[in-house]
Amino acid sequence: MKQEEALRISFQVMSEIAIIGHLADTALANALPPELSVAGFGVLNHFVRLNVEGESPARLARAFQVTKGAMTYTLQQLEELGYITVQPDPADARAKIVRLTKRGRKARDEGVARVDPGMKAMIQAIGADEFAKALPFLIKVRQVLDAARD
Amino acid sequence: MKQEEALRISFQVMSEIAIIGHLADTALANALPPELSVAGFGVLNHFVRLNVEGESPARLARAFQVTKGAMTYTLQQLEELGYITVQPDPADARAKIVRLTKRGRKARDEGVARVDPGMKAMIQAIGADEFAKALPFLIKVRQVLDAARD
DNA sequence: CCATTGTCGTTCAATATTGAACTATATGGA
DNA sequence: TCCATATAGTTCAATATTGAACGACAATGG
Repeated sequence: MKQEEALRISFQVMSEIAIIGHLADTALANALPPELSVAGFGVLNHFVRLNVEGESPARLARAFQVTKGAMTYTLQQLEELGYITVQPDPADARAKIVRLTKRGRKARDEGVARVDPGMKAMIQAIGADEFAKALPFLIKVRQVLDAARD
Repeated sequence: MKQEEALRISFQVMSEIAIIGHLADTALANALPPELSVAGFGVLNHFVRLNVEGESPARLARAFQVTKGAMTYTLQQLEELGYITVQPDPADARAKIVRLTKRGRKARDEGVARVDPGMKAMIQAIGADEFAKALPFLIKVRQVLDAARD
């Protein structure tokens, strides 16, 4: 493959990824109840997927690649909704510990239930094996981009 | 593949895509000169890639899947920078025609030159054929998501 | 040839995000 | 031990986006 063609195709790949990311974000925002943001849902989901009991805001900010300020904002909303608790860390007076509440767990499960149908429809239309085949490439791209981020 | 596993993998694929989109967006924003936003660069690039002479703001908004209000904002910036001209459409008194200026063309070329090295490094690290292989899947996902957007 | 309905572009408040500044606390050498 | 540097979390102005409302004009079907 010529260098020029490789560049063109790679640009298109990144462009498609950007568009898909945008469309998926919008679809997710519409699927969720209006009081729960995509960012908020991500945090709730994080606790369940990774089966974590408590996480600091700083660790959450790094996990989601957002600034600490953005995480403060998201956590304040989740706390107002009663989906998390935020308490001082007894082992580090600078830090806090975020925990999922029962209500938060329920909100996460309901969120997943709202998202599942759309996901299933997409799998139906495209094929589960296609997703499985694409995953390693996407992981590699993510890792390379992540490493390049100085 | 079990339904549950298919769901898990598909979620992970969408999650990786979202993260890559985010990382690429940040990298692009850093590569561009500060006065040129990612959205603005996208508009400039649109004219060159598709070799279009004039486009209406409404068509641009649809092409980039943003609201007309967002496009107004982006175009106002580009016009202030002297990268585009915005003139009334003689054939439709509601509409306007956006055109790329010489300076806009130059800014686009310089933008591409700033982005190319990072892109080439990624191709080097991952392999041009991997990008080519992934493209059809990504196009299909984008089309399905686009069609599902009511 | 109107009346209805649709499209074009703008404006505005609301939302989510960043980067930078700040305070408080921790940590690791000299 | 103390100092320098690093990290935790918050706050704030600035930016980019959405959705909704609006006024102007276009298109279409009776």
